[in-house]
Amino acid sequence: MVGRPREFDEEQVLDAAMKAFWANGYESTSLADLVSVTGLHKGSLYQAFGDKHTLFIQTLKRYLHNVRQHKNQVLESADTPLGGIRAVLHGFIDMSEHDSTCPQGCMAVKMLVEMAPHDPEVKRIMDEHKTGMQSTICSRVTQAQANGELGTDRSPEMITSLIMIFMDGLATQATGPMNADEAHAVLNAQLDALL
Amino acid sequence: MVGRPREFDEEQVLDAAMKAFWANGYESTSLADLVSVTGLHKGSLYQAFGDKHTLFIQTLKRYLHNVRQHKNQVLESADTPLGGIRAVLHGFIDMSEHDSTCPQGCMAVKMLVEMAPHDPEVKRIMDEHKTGMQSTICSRVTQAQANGELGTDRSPEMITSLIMIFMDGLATQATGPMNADEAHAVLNAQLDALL
DNA sequence: CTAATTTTTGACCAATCAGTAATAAAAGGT
DNA sequence: ACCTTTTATTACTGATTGGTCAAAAATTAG
Repeated sequence: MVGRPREFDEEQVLDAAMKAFWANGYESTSLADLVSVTGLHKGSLYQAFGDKHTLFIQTLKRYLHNVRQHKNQVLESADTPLGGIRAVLHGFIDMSEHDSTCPQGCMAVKMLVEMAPHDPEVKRIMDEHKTGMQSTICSRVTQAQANGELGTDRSPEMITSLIMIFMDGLATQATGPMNADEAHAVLNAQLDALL
Repeated sequence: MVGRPREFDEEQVLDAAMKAFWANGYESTSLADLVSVTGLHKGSLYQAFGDKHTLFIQTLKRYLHNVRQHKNQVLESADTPLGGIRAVLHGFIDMSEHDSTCPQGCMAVKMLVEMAPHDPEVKRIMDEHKTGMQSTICSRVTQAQANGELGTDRSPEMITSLIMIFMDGLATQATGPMNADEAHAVLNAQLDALL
């Protein structure tokens, strides 16, 4: 590598920017905020990550990647298809709880509400993510039905939809500091009613 | 009344501003946008409705008032407690569909996600609204259980929570033009699982 | 008709917005 | 040592932001 070496770690900068967007939303996060939380100067930000929107897209993709990574990790170590689904969903609740440096709620849901309606690129990214989550959950539900773990009175697609709507609703209500115990309780109640 | 008469209708102006905030969010709606959609000048807006935030609060309260009004109206003409709940929820889906001048999704959910985390006044208003909706639904569920319409295997509070989480989730997913038939179908499935 | 009151209008403001250009500094290649 | 390449830093832009102010216009009360 030729030229002056970078004085910052790209991943740390992306994490800092991600948390800023996550906490305040896209429009309410100014370049001054990003400069402040990342520690580097305006010019460096542009040279390394492009303009505000391009930087944001990178942080959003990073967030969704983390979510998928967590999901796959939990699913791998699950005994049964149904157990995997339960573990993933409860894991989502624990995620934000365990890292106190993370803002409240779900960045994906925030950006879905704030940006997807008028930002085609964000819409596309979120649609892709949703489709991926849907197919993962739906295949496990299908397995669980074939397995005998689960009754076949509801279609896998409908069960999947209801689960994802529930998770979005839960994230929407995570406005202030969330009560994790309560969240786990309502999740259990929903799954009991559904599965 | 002394002085020059107003040349605009307050309610029309509030409706126009409400739809602008509803469609674009608070931060993304500029004073220039508000001037454009209301038709009146900057100074008139300030003189009549106060600053941007004050005007926004008025439109939010107006929206929530409309929601409550619709809810009470539907509940009045319901035969049974359970029928009332079903009608109200299906009515929420139809509301946005029937008025094509209204933006997609639910303004309350949008503002809950965008503003409640850092705006105490919005948070307070939304908390109040949520409490009111909860108690209305919960009392009907309690009636339905006493009635025999509904089993007592789940507490009214838990049923109410699951219903409200579901509705928030549904609104969250209403990013683009929603398929009302599909929405009614998932709502029916959720209620079948729950009630 | 005049004075008081309210609304309308357009000009104006400081602050902030995202973004850029030029220069300085730090490394590697030859 | 010297040139090339990349990064860091500073100063600067034009546009837009929310908000203000004073004067003109329109009405009623006396």
